[in-house]
Amino acid sequence: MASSSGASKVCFNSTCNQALELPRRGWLCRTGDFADLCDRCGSDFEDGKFCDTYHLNASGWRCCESCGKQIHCGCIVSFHMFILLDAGGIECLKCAKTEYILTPNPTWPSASHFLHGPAERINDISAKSWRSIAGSGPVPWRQGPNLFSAFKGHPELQVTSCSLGQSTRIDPSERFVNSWRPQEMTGNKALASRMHYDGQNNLFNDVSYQSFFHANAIPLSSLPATFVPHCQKTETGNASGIHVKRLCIPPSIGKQCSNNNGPGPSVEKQAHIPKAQGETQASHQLLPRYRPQSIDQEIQRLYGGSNTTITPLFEKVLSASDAGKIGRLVLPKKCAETYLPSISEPEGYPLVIKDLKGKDWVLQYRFWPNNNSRMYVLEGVTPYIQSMQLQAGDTVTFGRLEPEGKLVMGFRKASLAYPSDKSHELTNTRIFAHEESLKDGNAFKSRKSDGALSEVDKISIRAKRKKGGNMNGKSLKHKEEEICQLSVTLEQVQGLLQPPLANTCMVVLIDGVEFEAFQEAPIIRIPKAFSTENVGSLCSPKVEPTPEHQEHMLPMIDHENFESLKTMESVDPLADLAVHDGKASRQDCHKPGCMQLPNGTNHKSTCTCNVCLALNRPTPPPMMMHHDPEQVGTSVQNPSRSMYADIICYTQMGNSNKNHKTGPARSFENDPSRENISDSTFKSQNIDLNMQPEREEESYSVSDAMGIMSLVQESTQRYIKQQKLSVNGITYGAHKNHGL
DNA sequence: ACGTAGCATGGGC
DNA sequence: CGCCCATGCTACG
Repeated sequence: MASSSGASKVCFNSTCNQALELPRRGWLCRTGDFADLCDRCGSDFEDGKFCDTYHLNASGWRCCESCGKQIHCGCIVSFHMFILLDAGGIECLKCAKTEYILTPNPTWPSASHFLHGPAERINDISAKSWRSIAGSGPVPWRQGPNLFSAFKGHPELQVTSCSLGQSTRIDPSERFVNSWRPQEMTGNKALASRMHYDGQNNLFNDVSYQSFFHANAIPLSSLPATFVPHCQKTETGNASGIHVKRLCIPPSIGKQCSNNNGPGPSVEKQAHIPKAQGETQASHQLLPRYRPQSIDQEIQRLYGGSNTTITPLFEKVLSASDAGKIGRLVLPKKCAETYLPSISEPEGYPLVIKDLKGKDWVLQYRFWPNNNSRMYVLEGVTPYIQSMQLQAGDTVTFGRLEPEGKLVMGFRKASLAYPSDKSHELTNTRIFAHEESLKDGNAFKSRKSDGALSEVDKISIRAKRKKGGNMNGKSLKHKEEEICQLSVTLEQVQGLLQPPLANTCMVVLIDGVEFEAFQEAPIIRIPKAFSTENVGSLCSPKVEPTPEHQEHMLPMIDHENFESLKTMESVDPLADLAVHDGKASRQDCHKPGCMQLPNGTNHKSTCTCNVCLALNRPTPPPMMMHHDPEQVGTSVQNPSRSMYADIICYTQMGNSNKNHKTGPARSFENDPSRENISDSTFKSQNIDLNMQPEREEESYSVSDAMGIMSLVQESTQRYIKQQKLSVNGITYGAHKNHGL
């Protein structure tokens, strides 16, 4: 262990051991502490002569491949002074800097960040094999092999994070991570690992390295050049054939990127992620509908305050198939080939992707041969889709978390979007609160934010056509208007609802959970936080919403740009179209013959699902969770069919999870909120509908889910009180039976 | 009978 | 016209 500062310490140099009065900071130890050195040793270290002076007789010296300078590679002291070349050998930092424009090694990770145990056998990999992993060609960048979770063959190493290659930046403040090399392809799986020395002749494998990255938030830009996108390969020949020596990037790209990674990025920076030139180019090569639009805003908000930024990569509007229970998300080929690792085998590899909450999801990234081409799919997305309550028409966004470089997956509800994002063709399905309409208590007015049919609409119409349906004589324009919707999360809705005035309540017990069913639709409160009137207060220091608050605010609604709030009966028109037509997939039905829509409606009279059985009626009334009588005044209700569907889902978990097949996707989240839920105001909960009783550590039980909802509701009320919002707020009457 | 995996098909761009 | 991709189809467990 490195010594901590203190007069009683002695010099960390074992050959010196001089008592320290004013210790000088030496190298960074694995503990994260710096070695305390005496003045002389400290000077030697700072001069880069420490190993030359004290370790001359030690083993582990190697020569820089470029300049021939000898470096004590087997020593932690010199750890930051060299890089491991992909082709073998080392290069001193000076040469590396010249060629890579790289910076020294990062902070040494704490020993606790390493996985202990036998290091995996290191195998060399041919340049060909490696290139098959790293990919080649004019792609923005390629992910490093550690993107691939190695857990399949190494269950003990399952907790991995994926790191993505990214543009190297020219930023002297960044540090360089030692080089790495891919591991041998084992079977069909690329168990590629970066290896690095710990300075003590130990090699750490990929997983350790990922922990290393994760723990230290090392800019991925500091990755060896083989990770670097927009790379221009420099190949050097040798006796065994061509191998990749290194990849270089145009400095201009690095410069651009460097703007994006300064310490403590400003809010502006977070909100406007500058892209590397090549990425921008690649992005423009994508079809418009796949171009990333707003993941930055969304995630920046969630990751705000940290040094983390997001580089949007691509996005996709979920089709009915994508959002169905098959659990396969078809990836646009171009996007997959551009932004995801190249795969040579159809079975592909598991990818670890973080969601917006930092939860890791392992999805199988693979392809199907198709007409001499490929169809790229992400398998096992159902838990994620369900957890995020995504439906057809919603948009899944992919981005890269920087500086960690992890692949992140966000989403955007089709019904809610950023007003600032008007340029995107999806915007015409977006909802903006129309303050005046709310104030007046008028029914919501639908107003398209732009003229063109949205991609969602197009897809929905396409889906409808494909299914042989018609538009029921409605014009597209009419359909557009129908598509206007308000879809909010369960928690959000919970916080906005009050019992209906005619409070005829029937308490229904479903799977041990009490629900209140009302004959009349509940009343929706409009928190002032969503009106322009309160915009200032929302953003004012006085009532600055915490990130947790913001998480559960109606997402995507930019309070600076409220224009209108559109609503229609249909909660998810695309899902309606896609599933309502009945043929989307039989797997979309939770029970045979029961066409449960994502919005919870349309159960057949013969439906035998729990909810229908419990209520003994084909169309259940609006329900709300049963609350403590003391909370009636601030109770929340379920106003929407969407929420009702949620409850159905939650309710059914108790039965369904028993037989639920474990999908490829798994969450590795150790959700601290499980312990601190009572303390976490507005702590967002990803309720994994794929939960299984035998995997309690990874998922919530039904009661947990309900408890969470209650807690969220309480938190909502607390938040509203904090915001000095009227509990009654502005209400508006619901029409029909669905509350909206 | 049902769920799933993989391939085939065909509409749309 | 060729490719992409949504989803239909079917063999299989």
